[in-house]
Amino acid sequence: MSGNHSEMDMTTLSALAEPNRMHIVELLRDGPLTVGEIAERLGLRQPQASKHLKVLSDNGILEVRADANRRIYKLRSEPFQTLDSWLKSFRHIWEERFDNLDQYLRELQNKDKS
Amino acid sequence: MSGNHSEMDMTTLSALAEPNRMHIVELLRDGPLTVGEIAERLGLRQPQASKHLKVLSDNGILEVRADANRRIYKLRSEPFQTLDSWLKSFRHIWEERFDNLDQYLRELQNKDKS
DNA sequence: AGGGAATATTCCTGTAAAGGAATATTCAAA
DNA sequence: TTTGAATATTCCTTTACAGGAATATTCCCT
Repeated sequence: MSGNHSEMDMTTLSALAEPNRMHIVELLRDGPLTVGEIAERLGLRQPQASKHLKVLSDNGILEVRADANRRIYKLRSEPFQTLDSWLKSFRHIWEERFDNLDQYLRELQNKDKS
Repeated sequence: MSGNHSEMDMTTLSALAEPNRMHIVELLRDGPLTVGEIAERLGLRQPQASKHLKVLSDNGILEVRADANRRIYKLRSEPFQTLDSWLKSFRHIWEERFDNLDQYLRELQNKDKS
């Protein structure tokens, strides 16, 4: 059992790596919204909004609550927490003592002798 | 001048949202590596490795240093810092006092009367 | 029961991007 | 200056996916 870093789900990232979905997520940062409201504020047609919301839901980024006719979407915290803890494993990068490229170069030279 | 959240670049996310590139990034977390080493450890053919590395570099996620024949790739910290500060704007989600769905429902009902 | 919101789903089409294979480039060393 | 190692680039093919338009579904209201 070795280096046990937090697992970062790629599908979470691909879900977010689409402009409209990113916008949706940033919209919902300020609170839950209806499909119609989302579509309106983003200048999307309702079907496209629904499709994007489905992708986000399927990836656990959003959750839905039914209110009669409407569906209220809101952010789930779990994927963000996961992303956050994944990011933590990179913090050492900008806390220097990482950039000893020169040492790595020396190692490379040594390997050459084999 | 309004809600000035840190700008999250979508292209950073799409670059990371590809399994091989994600693996490359996680490999480089432990220090800089050569194209050949990366290809070998990931079971990629060299051309594919180079292509993925190019995407990552073009997006500012990696930087290259030439050492004669070889190219040494290492992580850049900036995109991770950006991602981190973008994430911060979501922290309030899992610090509760966010989930007042019921209040939102009441607001919806009121709007119905117009 | 019927009509009209609000939302979801389906089908189609175009396009971006990943992999494979071959080839081009760059460099060191003899 | 040729050879071989390390890397980059090109071309081709296939596939995933986003948008558009139309339609299906679900629900409330009268």
